[in-house]
This record gives sequence, C-alpha cells and structure tokens, in this order.
Amino acid sequence: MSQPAPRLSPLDCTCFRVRGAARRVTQIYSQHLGPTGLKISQFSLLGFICAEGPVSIGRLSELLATDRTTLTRNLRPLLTGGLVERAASGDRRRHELIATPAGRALFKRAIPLWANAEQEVRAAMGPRLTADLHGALERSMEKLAAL
Amino acid sequence: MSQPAPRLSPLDCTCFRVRGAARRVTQIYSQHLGPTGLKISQFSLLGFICAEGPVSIGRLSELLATDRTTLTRNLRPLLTGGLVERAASGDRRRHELIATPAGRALFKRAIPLWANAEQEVRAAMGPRLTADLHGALERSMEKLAAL
DNA sequence: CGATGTTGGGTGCATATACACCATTTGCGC
DNA sequence: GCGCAAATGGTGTATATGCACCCAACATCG
Repeated sequence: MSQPAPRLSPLDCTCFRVRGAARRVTQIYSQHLGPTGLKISQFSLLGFICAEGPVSIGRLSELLATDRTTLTRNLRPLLTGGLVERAASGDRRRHELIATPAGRALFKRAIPLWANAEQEVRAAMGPRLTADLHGALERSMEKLAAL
Repeated sequence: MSQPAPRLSPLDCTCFRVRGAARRVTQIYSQHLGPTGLKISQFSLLGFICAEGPVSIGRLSELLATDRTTLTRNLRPLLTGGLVERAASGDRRRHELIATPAGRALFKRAIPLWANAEQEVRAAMGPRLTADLHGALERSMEKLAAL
C-alpha cells in the first residue's frame, strides 16, 4: 500500500482481454478441427469422456470447470451423433456417460488435427511465451477458484 | 530443434485453458455487474460506443476483435433498452451508433461496479501475477493476430 | 416406515459467438 | 451513365454459456 492505487480504466479490463484471447484461440482451433465435425469444446468433452471411462455429468462438470447445464446441452450433439452413450448406474438419478467405439475412433482421428492447431499456436508464440501464458493462466485459475 | 518435440496431450490444450479462464472471470465480473443489468460484454460494448462517439459496426468489430455479426446481436438489447441509438451517416450502408444520455449515465454508474470486480480479481492474483497475465495475453494476441 | 433434506440432473430463458450466405450501396474504370 | 468489384451490414443456423427453477431419487432420522 505504498503507492496510491493507479486509476483503472475500463480498457484495462482483465475480463475483456481474457475473453478476447479465448475468441481468437477458439477460432484457430476450430479451423483445424473443422474436417472432423467436432467443435473444440466437443473435442475436450469427448476427450474427457474417453479418458475417464464411465463418468457422470456432475463429475465432468468438475473436470471441465463448466456448468452442469452447459454440459447437458453440449452433450446433445455427441449423443445424437452416436459418439457418446448413456448407461444406467446404481443410482437412478445418474447416468454414466461412455464414449462409443465411433466416439473413440473419431477422437483418435481428431487428435492429430488438434495437435496441428496446438503446434501452430505454440510456434507463433514461441516456447518462452507459451510457457509464460500457460503458467500465468494456471496460477490465475488457482487464485480465482478460491473466490 | 535441438530436442525432440515432447508429446502433446490434449489435456495441455491452450484453447481449453484460455476458455476456462474466460468462463471463470466472466462469472466474477457478471456477479458484480448484476445490479446494473449489464452483462460484461455489454459493458465493454457500451464503453467503446461511449468513448468512440458515433461509430459503425465495422469499426467496433475491429476495436473489440469480435465478429461483425456477433455485435449486431449483442447490440440488440442495448438498442431496445434505449442505451444506444442508430443514426444515419453519409454512407447509406452504414449506421452510426451513439450512446444515449441514458446509456452514458448507466455506463458511468457501472464503472465503479466493474472496478470492484477488477480489483477483486487483481487482489486475488496479486500485482505480480496480474502483470504477468496481462503481459502474456497481450503478447499472445499480437502473435496470434498475424495468423 | 414415513417425512424431509440432499443430491443429481434437466428446462426455460437470455445472451454470446461466428460461419455461410444474402442484400444494398458505393466507387471506379470505361 | 453502365457494369461490376468492393464495402457494409443483416439473417439463418448452430453451438456455447450459465442462472433460476423444477423434478425425481436417495438418504436419514424419528
């Protein structure tokens, strides 16, 4: 508290910057993933379902740090596309989600395209900035999770 | 190229991390801005319109790094809410957007609430991490804009 | 065993986001 | 002035996002 707080201008909005970055990277990954028919969020979602085996919506919500109800709707295209299936669990309130063979195959085919996007972004930023960005994001999420 | 590229796992997805951060910060700012009735994107949009005086959709699209058509729809609530007005310009393809007195007044009232959100986020992260995050985001956007 | 609180999940609503496509207007070369 | 490319913006469609609210099933206590 040694210095008077500098006046904040709405142009220095952290939210605005993070959202802008999210828009930009989303655009880049979308282009690469286009041929697979998967959106980037579907890619992440399908990836977690593949990796976690039978998993509930609530658990996915924690893993992806996404609202439960958002996942309900994001799952719809995966379900109707036959990439994911619901299975009964002991608790009748819950359905377990499982990637179908088609879902696993598509995810496997999508990985190289995702990797191209990731590489393109990292190449543009360079290793130093990539590490800085990832580090800053990770530490920020830690601090902001507590709020 | 001195080392073999380390295998990238889809869990190290830059896009996933940036989007997650955007979701989190959006949530925080939304809570603070709630009483104003403005969403954080509307706050940014209204702010630019206030600051830039009469301005076209296309120009806003550059300033906000947001798709033209997204702005068309994001403007709707501001127009119907009487916060922004369209005015004719010399070019009949274009309408100039102007903040109404009500729009300017609301934005002015919203600034302190936005500042609270910004302060809360910065306080949680600390000045060092705040600077790191902003710096990394800014440099990243520069590099990624070129793609 | 029955009342009740908790837990897991879905729906309605509103906004955010952008691509493909379309319409209008403008400016420019001739 | 005509014709056509460029500029400006809107629509249709699809997904993403989350809050308020609701419903069903479980769990627990008396």
